[in-house]
Amino acid sequence: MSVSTAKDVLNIDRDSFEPAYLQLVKIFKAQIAAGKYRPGAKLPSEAVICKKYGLSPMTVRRAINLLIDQGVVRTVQGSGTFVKGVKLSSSSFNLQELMELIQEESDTQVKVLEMDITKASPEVAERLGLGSGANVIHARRLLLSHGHPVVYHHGHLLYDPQRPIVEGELDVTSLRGLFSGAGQTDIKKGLMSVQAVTLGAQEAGLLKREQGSPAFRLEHTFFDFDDRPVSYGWFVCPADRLLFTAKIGHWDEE
Amino acid sequence: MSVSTAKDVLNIDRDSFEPAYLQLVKIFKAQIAAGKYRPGAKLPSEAVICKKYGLSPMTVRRAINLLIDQGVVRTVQGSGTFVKGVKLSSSSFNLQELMELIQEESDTQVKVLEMDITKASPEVAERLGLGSGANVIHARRLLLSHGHPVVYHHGHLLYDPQRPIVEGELDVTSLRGLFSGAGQTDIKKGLMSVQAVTLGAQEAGLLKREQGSPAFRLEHTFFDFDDRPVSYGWFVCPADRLLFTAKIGHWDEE
DNA sequence: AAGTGGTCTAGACCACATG
DNA sequence: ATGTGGTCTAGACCACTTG
Repeated sequence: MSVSTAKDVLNIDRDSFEPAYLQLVKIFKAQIAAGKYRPGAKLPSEAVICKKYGLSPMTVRRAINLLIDQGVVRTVQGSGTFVKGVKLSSSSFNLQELMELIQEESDTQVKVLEMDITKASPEVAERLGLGSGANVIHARRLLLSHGHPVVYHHGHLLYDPQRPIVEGELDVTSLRGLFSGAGQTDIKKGLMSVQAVTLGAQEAGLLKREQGSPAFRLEHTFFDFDDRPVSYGWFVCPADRLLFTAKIGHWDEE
Repeated sequence: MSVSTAKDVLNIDRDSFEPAYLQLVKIFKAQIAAGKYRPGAKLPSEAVICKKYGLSPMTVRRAINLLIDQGVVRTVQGSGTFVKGVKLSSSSFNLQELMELIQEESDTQVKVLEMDITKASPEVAERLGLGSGANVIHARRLLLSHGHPVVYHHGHLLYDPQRPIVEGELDVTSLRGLFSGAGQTDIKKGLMSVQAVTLGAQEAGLLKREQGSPAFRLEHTFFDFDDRPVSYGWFVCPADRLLFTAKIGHWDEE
């Protein structure tokens, strides 16, 4: 009908394998990244979007909900949908980098330094909710990548004679098992924390770094479905082997 | 019809202020946390859920999508919905803790140690995409909480005479502005990284810690809507003042 | 009163898996 | 062939804000 003039309006491809709501998300993210909608700006109303792209309200709503989850926009009932600004506090980091260090199938190996059943130290007993003097499985491992030490792991696993150790539970402290997490049916939840530390003499020796050099310490506690702590330990990784990164704000692709 | 025997089935309260799909999410999370559905177990089919709770397919789907987003379940088309196991790699940390350090309205103040326009060092010029020798706004700040130093910030802001500095842009390097991030309309995106470091002599002095003691270093780069870097800098926070934590797996409440 | 976001329905159709 | 997840429709009704 009209001459096909240059339009900046992207459209939904109904024949695409990609769902309409995802296409719509992409369209808005692209337009925001391009500066068409700046932080604080108001997006078209849902009714307008429906008409413009020929979609039903539910589909549009789903796209907007995704944008909200991704921190891209904010909605105010009765008022509109607005582009969010950049907030430092919204940045989140994950263990992807550490995982890749360990998961690299290429040339990584786990060296068991120590593995035995000992009496729990007061701190470990506290963490595992045991009386001091109770027995725990104690493990110290070194993870090597291409022959170089990368991660040191120190772990304590609940040892209860009435509660036979199944292979699955041992996987909890097995480095690869935990990260790939194939199918942990006995573990309900876990608590992790990241600290900045300096290497002690022993750790420095194992990791082949200077004593006092910086490192990350990743503490972990795991619980079973009775909410009993069953595993407590920590990873130590030299600072030069690990970096946590996060993207915030409006990126074209992610 | 039948006697009201004890049923473990929670139901949807249609008169609640809480949307049905959120109630459904809570029901499943509670049941999973209670061990009714273990990792790997299959949830009832969507059709069954619809009948059981008297909801339409879209509402049930929405609840399941939320569970997927939260990493609670996994769906396999044509097969079913399954409870996910615990995976270390899924833990994610955010800057909430650091934010609370800074945002505490109670008794925090920012002490400007240095603020001037200088020639960019080679590294800063590189980061900001400038020729070496270009002018940048250079700022060093110390954040005090209850009179004690907590965070040291070192920042560099693009200085372009043709591009007058508006108040909004200065907020980018203003600590509080960035974290609360009221309404940054000029910043499109940012890149953050967390490193473990040891304090140098100067930093140690400012933060009142021993030289060589561990600390977190949070590097940041911000970009405008032309994808030009406009701000580069870093925060340094002693390790004993900051802890990143993450919960993984199935928690009752979050 | 009009506009906007928010929830929900009761189906439809499709793609995939084999309970 | 049946059951399952996945998408989408074309409305409805409600709560909220004030364009």
